[in-house]
Amino acid sequence: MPELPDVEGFRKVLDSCARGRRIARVEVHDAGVLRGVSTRRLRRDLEGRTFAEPERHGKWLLARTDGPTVLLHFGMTGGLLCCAPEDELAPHDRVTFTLVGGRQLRYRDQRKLKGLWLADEAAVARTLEAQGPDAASVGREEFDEALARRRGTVKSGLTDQSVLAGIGNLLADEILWRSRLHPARPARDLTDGERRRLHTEMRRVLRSSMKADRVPPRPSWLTGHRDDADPRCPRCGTPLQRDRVAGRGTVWCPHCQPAPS
DNA sequence: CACCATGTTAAACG
DNA sequence: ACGTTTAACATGGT
Repeated sequence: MPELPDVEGFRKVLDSCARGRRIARVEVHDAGVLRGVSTRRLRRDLEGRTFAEPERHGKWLLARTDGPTVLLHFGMTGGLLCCAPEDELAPHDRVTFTLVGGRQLRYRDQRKLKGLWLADEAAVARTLEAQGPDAASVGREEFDEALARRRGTVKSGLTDQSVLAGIGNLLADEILWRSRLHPARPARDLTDGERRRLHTEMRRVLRSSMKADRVPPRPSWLTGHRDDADPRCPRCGTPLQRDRVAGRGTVWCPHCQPAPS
């Protein structure tokens, strides 16, 4: 699930569930999600701390406290939930933070592709340095600059987190479809008008997706038809094409998004 | 059993 | 040397 809108949803969960609350107890049910930190140190450094206002950059969630910061990345299957401590533990609940006042924050993840880091300010800065500007707030000049000097396809540029942070595979296809751009177009070849369209559509898609806390699989969106038996373009009815672009499964409309020459 | 999946990244490539 | 693409990661569904 997690692309920018999903992680923004997790930020809201963290904010409403834990902000201003003290951590009574940290439990690691599967240490496979801990990155560069032991269960012992996670507990020692966090128990007794109070969660502050959380931040998000791209697909990274920063759970700040009055001590160190927990960096969370959700891979393809992770999530953050606010539960009651007595709620039964789900099979993929990997780490739980029991808060003073009767709530429990849970990091749940099936595949364990990513996980949790414990970071001081310097480590937070190092992580964010490797990220491009946040896709939800990037201005048009910065967006243009990031894409125009890319050599590869426009899709690989959109989904490269060091170029632009937050866009994943589903979002990229949706944005390209709305912008009427073929995913395999070389990023450098886009005209100013095309790049402008891309930026506008990106912001538009992100705004609606963040409202839904996910990329909504609406019938009028490309995303709503990825898994159809006979997928057709919601705009013109042309059968959608599916292939590998930038190493990922990619869906586009061959009529609305003409192939590069 | 083979192949697919919304994540990143080390290694391979040109 | 450098940027881009591929293979690998852990796990489950089709």
